[in-house]
Amino acid sequence: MTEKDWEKWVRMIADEYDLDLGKTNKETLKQKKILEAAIHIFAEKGFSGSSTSEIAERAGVAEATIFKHYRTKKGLLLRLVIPAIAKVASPWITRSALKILEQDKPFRERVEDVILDRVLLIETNWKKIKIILVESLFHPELREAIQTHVAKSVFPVMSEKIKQLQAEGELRRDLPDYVLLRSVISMAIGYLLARNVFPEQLAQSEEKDEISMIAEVLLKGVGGSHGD
Amino acid sequence: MTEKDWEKWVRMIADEYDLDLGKTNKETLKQKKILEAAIHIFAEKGFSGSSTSEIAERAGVAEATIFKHYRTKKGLLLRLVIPAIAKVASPWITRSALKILEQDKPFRERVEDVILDRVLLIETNWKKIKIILVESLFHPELREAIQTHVAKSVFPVMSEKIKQLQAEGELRRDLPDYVLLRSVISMAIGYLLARNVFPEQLAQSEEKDEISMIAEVLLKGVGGSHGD
Amino acid sequence: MTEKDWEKWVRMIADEYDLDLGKTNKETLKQKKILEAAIHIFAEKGFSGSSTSEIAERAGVAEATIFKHYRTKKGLLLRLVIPAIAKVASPWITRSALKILEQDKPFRERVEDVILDRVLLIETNWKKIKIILVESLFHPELREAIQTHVAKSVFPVMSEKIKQLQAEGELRRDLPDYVLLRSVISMAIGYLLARNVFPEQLAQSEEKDEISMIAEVLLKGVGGSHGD
Amino acid sequence: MTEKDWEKWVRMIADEYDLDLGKTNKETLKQKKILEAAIHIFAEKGFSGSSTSEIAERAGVAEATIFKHYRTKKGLLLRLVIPAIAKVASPWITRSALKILEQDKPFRERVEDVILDRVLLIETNWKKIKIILVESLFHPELREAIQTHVAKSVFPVMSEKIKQLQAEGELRRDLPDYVLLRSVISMAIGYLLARNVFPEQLAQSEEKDEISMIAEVLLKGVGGSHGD
DNA sequence: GATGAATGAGAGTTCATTCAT
DNA sequence: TATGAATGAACTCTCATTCAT
Repeated sequence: MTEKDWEKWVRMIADEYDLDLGKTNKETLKQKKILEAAIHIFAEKGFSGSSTSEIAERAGVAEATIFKHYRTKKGLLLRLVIPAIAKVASPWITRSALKILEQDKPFRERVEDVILDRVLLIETNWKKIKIILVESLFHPELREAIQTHVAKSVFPVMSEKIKQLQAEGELRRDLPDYVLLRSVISMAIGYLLARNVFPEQLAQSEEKDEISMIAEVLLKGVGGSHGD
Repeated sequence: MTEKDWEKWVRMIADEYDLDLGKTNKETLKQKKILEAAIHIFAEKGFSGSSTSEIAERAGVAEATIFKHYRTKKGLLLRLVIPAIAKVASPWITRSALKILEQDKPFRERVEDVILDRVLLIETNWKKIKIILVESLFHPELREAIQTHVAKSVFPVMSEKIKQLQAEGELRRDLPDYVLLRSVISMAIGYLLARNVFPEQLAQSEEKDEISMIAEVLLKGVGGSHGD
Repeated sequence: MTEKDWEKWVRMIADEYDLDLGKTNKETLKQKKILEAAIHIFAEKGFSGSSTSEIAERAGVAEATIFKHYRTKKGLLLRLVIPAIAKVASPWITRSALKILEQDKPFRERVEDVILDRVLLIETNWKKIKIILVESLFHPELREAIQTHVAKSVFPVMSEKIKQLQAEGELRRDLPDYVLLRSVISMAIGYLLARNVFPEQLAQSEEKDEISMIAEVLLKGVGGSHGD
Repeated sequence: MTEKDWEKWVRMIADEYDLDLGKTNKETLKQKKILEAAIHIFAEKGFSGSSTSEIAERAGVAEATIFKHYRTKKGLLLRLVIPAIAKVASPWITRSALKILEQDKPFRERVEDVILDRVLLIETNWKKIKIILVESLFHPELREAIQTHVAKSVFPVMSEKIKQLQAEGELRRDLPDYVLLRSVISMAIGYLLARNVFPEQLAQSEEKDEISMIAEVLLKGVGGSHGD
């Protein structure tokens, strides 16, 4: 991929991957503003640390309007978060990763593409995903939604793909599928979290190179010549 | 390591690794109860979601007592969290990982031991670490404390060790130290989070085996024969 | 009166005595539903304890519809209550009591008939009368409406009748008319309230017998032979 | 009883009959002020129509103070009302009526004394009793408290006394005890309510005379000579 | 050192009501 | 006529915190 192609592709995916809300909806302008404000503030201060009055102010609506539409503060949270979970785990989103893996390229490049793809997906929706990650620790409903959607819709699809790749000799056969899948996800999220906690440390290196290294570690491991 | 040795060792480390507070303990019984209650409730509901009255009730003290000792709610959080960060990042704790790496064993076994060691460290202090991870997203002071301690006290030590292992041929030399370190940590935390979100899925497999597989992936990667 | 006559008569009066609204009915179906819902909810929770949203929900209309028709919540209350007061106190309703007293029967039977007649009138409209009684304690307008209608339209008529009965020797002449009237009303309402607060205690006895006893006490008093 | 004795007695009873709260209690000054304010405002506007902020203001305390002591608004209501119910129905209060009936006087005078005694009891605690009467229509707990206390502690005692008076020939034997008891209570409460709804009408007559007439009606009935 | 009482500020939520459609 | 959207004001209640004891 040339430098230019790369950038075009990145932009395209970023657009396409907005886990948005407003596709099928009759939501008013005010409702959209409320949701946008809520995402921003929940992400910044956490659910409990945010106040509905602040959200209302940022959205430019009366506080009562929030409650007319979402009944409770928690209702607003769920309205934000459950559709996002559903979308991340939707076949449509999952399939886009599969498609990349089915392209006619060296496996190594396909792995890089998939990682980048997921990293972009997460970055595009970083606020929402931050909310999901944090609040799922405190709200069992969210945990359940994640389990239901991810475990029952993402995992089976990916598991099958992994087994196929194992059969093709692209992935090792001596480790169970869930370990392989977990390894990819761990490395991707670990990378993103590191960037968040130590922002200046990673600012200098190119994202493309970082992803390339992640793929390298994933495929070949960290072991040196001595271990052979 | 025999089965028996393993268990003994696990118990020993678990004891030793309690990031506890009460070492320099001038702390009264009531203070200990307050800290214990706060850890429990902060971990369960998050800092903002917890109320001092609930903490007081669980600790069996009057609400005012909390403020006598810690001045503010946030003071209580910091009193819990800063020493824990300091301790995790303390030379003493870091060095214990180094010691394991310096033992006279095959590298592969040493890696397994280190991972298990860190996993146990995290498990032993899971509530506190959960608080640290979550609240560091919302309180810059905490982020700074982590950066200061980890980046300036853990990273240099580990970095040096990694370079030494690269020189010895145990680790690859074509990747920067921080990538290697991040890879280990990502895999460990990814494993623990997965256990948290999908508890029943991992309940069946032995922790020892899981860690063995993590080490395997780390050292050799997930790539199959085809990639060679 | 035979058992059969009695039952027929009771049914007839109950129909006839519905203090209803919908006589001059230009009222739409929705308006009727609103009024019905309001009566139910005001009686159940009191005026202040009821919310327009609950009334709207029960009536199956939008909240705004209530305000289109009755301008304010209090307007709705008054629309319910003032016509009911007017009707209870209307010459038509008052006269029906007089008519009973003018029938050609022993006085004792006529008294029983009148008490039963009023008890039925109250029972038929129990919800509305509950609202009137309770809310008149808190809304001076209602108190005034009652005073105006009852004192100026019921009392004079009844007073005259009482004086006539005193002249005829059916009622004692040594007590003022208002004491006699109050006594009848007190006994009737006392009976109904007792039935409300201690429902199971009075469930067993026949209403006809209870009224007969009330008439007996009213006419002859509770004093025993010793007092003569 | 001379005019002077009468007044002295009235004053004495009024003091003695305060259904008060603060006998056994460590209630703070502020708590007493809250209770007093609540009684006033609940009586004036009804429970639902009163706001805690208004109560706080009248009591001269912060709103939060109310909730520290009574947890909820309803808790405050119950704290006011349940002890009052218990006290009205206490053996001590009931027995004072019995004592009057056992005095060595003509029965007629004893009846007048008892009625006056109860009327004073109710007047002294009119606000609380108004609250009890009104709110018991909307809060089942209150209804239950009344049933429990009155039905199980007042009624049996009075019932026995009534039977004794029937045996002595002071009260008629051909009517059940509950009818006789209800008659007395109906007449007393009817008198008080009438005074409330038509205040100016009764302002002119002396209370002593009114009660004398109530006793007369109760004992001899309203029937005239013709009915004999 | 510990607490019960008290509170100002603000939380989430409900209220009756208005208005454009 | 009827309503969905919107809201300012008020609501009950909780918050972290202070202070006299």
